[in-house]
Amino acid sequence: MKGEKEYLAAYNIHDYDIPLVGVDAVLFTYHGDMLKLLLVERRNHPDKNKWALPGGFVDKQSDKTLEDTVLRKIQEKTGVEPPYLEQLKTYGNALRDKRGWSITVCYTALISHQVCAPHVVSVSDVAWVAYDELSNYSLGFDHLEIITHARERLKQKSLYSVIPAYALPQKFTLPELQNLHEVLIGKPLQKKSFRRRIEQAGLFEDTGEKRTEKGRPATLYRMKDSSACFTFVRNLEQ
Amino acid sequence: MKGEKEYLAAYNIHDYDIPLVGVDAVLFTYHGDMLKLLLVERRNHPDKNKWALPGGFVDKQSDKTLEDTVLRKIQEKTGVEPPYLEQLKTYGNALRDKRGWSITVCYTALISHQVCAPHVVSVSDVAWVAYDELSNYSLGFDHLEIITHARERLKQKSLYSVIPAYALPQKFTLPELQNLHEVLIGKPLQKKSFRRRIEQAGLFEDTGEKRTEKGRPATLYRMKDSSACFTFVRNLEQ
DNA sequence: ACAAATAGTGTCTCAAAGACACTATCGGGT
DNA sequence: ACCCGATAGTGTCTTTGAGACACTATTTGT
Repeated sequence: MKGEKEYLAAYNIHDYDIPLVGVDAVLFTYHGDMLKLLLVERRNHPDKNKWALPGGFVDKQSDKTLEDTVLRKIQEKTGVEPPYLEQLKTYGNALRDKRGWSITVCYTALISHQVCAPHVVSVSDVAWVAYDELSNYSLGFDHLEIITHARERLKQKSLYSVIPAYALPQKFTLPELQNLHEVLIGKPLQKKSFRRRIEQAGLFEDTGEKRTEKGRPATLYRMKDSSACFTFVRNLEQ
Repeated sequence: MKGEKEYLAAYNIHDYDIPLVGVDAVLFTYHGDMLKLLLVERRNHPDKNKWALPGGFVDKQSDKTLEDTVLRKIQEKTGVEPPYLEQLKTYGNALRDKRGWSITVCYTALISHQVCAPHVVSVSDVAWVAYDELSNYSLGFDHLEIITHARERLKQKSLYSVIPAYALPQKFTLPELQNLHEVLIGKPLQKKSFRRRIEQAGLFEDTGEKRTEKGRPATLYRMKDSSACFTFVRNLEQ
């Protein structure tokens, strides 16, 4: 009967027939009154020349956790770390990748368009694609299914949280956030209801600044640290 | 420049340094007025003789999807398929397993105690453990963290859904379900509020049968198919 | 027959969302 | 200087659904 030490010394991962495993990120932003997401045009097989989510394989040397892997991949494409990153779901089956049994741990990330715009334009195979124009792109693997699921989850979150605010710049206005929520839910919202719940929960702080576009200037707010995890007890009407 | 066919022919997964990957299930049930979960005493290294979640590695031949893998593992220990299975989260990092970089795709499952009792008693290294008595067990890997997270998610679900009903037998009474919710939330609930929302949403159907223990007999209900995905717009008080 | 125990209801209160009209503050045109 | 269109932000009534809690209903045991 061997002890643990001997077992571990004799252990070789390549003795086992294990699936391929990677990560993918659905990185959303809000720009030009549209929900957009980052796509990458594949330069390699398989699904070469199709569009896909930013993602890749774990680097056992440089990555200590799965989050390290996603953040590294997102940084390669955008040049920055997103302020919001949450695990979405893991997809794993025998058919999703032509190379065989494969697993991808998927994340939803949110970022302001502005903060990563400079880097994104400098990378040739990367594009912000409006969610509503996805049908113009040929997507590789099962990435359309993943994107659809991420979109649905983000819609749900917009009903009971202010998490979508992470898709805006650090300083943002309430009408701007409300517009984003309306795009996510696909219906207009009552201004009063929307503002009331945010004010009562004390989620944002007034920066003291205003922004004028047309009409009365809007107050610029900043998120408080607590606001990411705050959930309202009652959902907005769908 | 190679085509996809040539690429795939030359592809060998063992050329890459990929992490170990498996699945684990937090299988809850409700029995004797307690929330319990299934633990397995490990017979092999690593973490030999410690308790762990039922789980294991993907079998690329027999499993077509990750769900197949979990269901197979749960069936090995309980003899049955749980009526509720949902992905919880994927844990992956360099340190959680002594064998090196490892990933586990975790699921939450619910089942009635009764339906798997016969098989569970026949398997020697498996036990239903009350959640509140977990501290008496030495758990392997990061399974305590996983269990804690699954417990928290189940509590949240009990605030806005009737998903905990899957931890009861097919036919169950409303007071029985309310007790389970109270255990999950850790607070007494208003009988009227609890029943009202279920009735208004039309989630259950009356079996016509009654069950008498002490006092007035309680109506036995059965879940409708739709009730798994139904969510109330408003949470119960925490 | 009556008490204890549990199931199930009636109804008032309260919190928070919906609806919508109102006021406030800016730029631009005259 | 003043008014107008546009957008920001508020007041307030209605509606929905949960909390509180007393009430009725149906069983068993004595």
